[in-house]
Amino acid sequence: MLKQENRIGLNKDFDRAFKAGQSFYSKIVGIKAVINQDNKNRFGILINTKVSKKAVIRNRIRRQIREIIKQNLDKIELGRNYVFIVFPEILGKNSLEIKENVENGFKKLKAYKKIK
RNA sequence: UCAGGGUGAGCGGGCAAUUACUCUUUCUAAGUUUAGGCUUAAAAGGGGAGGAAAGUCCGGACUUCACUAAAAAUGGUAGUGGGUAACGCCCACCGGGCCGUUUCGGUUAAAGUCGUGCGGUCAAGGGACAGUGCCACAGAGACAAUACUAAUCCUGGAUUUUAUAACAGGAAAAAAGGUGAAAAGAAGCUGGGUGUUUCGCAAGGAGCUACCGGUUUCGCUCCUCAGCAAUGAGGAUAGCGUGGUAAACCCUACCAGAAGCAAGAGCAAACUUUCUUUUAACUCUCGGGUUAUGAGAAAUGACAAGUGGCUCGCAUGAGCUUAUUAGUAAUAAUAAGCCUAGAUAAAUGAUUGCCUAGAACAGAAUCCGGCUUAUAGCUGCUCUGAUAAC
RNA sequence: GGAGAGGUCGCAUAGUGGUCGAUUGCGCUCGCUUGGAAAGCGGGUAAGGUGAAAGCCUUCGAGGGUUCAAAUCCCUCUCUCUCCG
Repeated sequence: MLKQENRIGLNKDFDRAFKAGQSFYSKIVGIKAVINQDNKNRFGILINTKVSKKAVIRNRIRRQIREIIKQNLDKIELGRNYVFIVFPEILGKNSLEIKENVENGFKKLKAYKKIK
């Protein structure tokens, strides 16, 4: 679980990310990123019942993605909102494959801090 | 002891270390307030998903709206008695269906079959003389219904007499054929017996069967006894009670006002769309500019529509554990002890070691009582079979 | 979280308990028409298996039940869709 200040809580934040965000899509997960004003990073995860009807499976995927975010939190530059969209293709993938996809997405969105 | 089935009564991975999240208690610091207190941050301690949290199939609590009561309408429930806040749930009993059985009896050469006992299991189990509807096809006729065939009688045919056919009309008749799931009883066993098939050289044997009887069981009527009752047991008479469907309308008895925590109460006044104004920067068209279009950002005001924020509701309850008492049981009463999730884009994760192994079904969202469905493995109870010992 | 609606040929839809392997349209296919096509007209096929056919068994999301008889009536599951601040 992420800290309170790193979560997206408002509906309009999600709407704004969908309308104006830069995007990255792979087969199993999509990422939308948009600049915010707070100089903090916020994250939100969307996973609906079309992925799976069972709440246990949806919760587990959500936790796996959260864990990946936590591992990358230090490396990411501040000041953006990120929204993750999960697609049904994710079923059957293990956590290494998901991690590869998500980190590839961060790279494409130029989210990492520049190494001096 | 092993194997398999049933039930669902108990459990539903454990221990240790580091770290992340949520609620809460204590203490410290800062801000604010006259004070109580409130807000923010840090530290230490404690709590942190289920038996189904699921399906939303029933029943309640609670909230708002409506409202004299009752009745009507609409919907639901249905053996009898009890339990419960209530129920379509649970318990006990009654009757029924199905399965098993070397309990016993009738019958048989046997297989089988009928009754009965025991065990298991299933089920929404009031009323069809209050009324209405429906019962396809077939059939004469599907309910106080009917005359198709064969058979019987009468008239016409039919005349001088006698006999009389086909055919036409009428009467009476349910004993027969035929139809169907069902047609004013149903079923099993059996004796005699007619016909027929088959085996045999024959005597004779075996199978099926028109018809006439015997006996048993169920249904119908009456009496006695048992039971609160549903109903059961025994006896007697007659040889026969006029079908099915109410998970069709309906009748009888009983129950129900409607909507649902996204209910609802309070605080604060925000955001979006639309209209108006301004600014610089970006993208597309282009060699470049102007213009135009789209999107974004900021400010001001308007009031219309829409969307959203915070607090409460919201965790002490028909609560849990143990003991005793009442009761066949469901359950109830009394006493003692205990406090046991409360999030809001939504908390249990990650890494590692050991046990015994990458453990089944599966994630609270206002809260309870049930039902239904999913479920690896372990324990308990129970049934069946095998083996060994006594 | 709560409240509802539906599931029938490849697709979209009909179907009072009985004559139902089940209607109609778009498809597909054969024939007529045309110089050739389209359109039109007529026939067949298409909802499972087997079979030369007749027929037999099975069948309307799945499983039970009521009834002489169920796509239809009742119950329990399953899948799809819609609405509610």
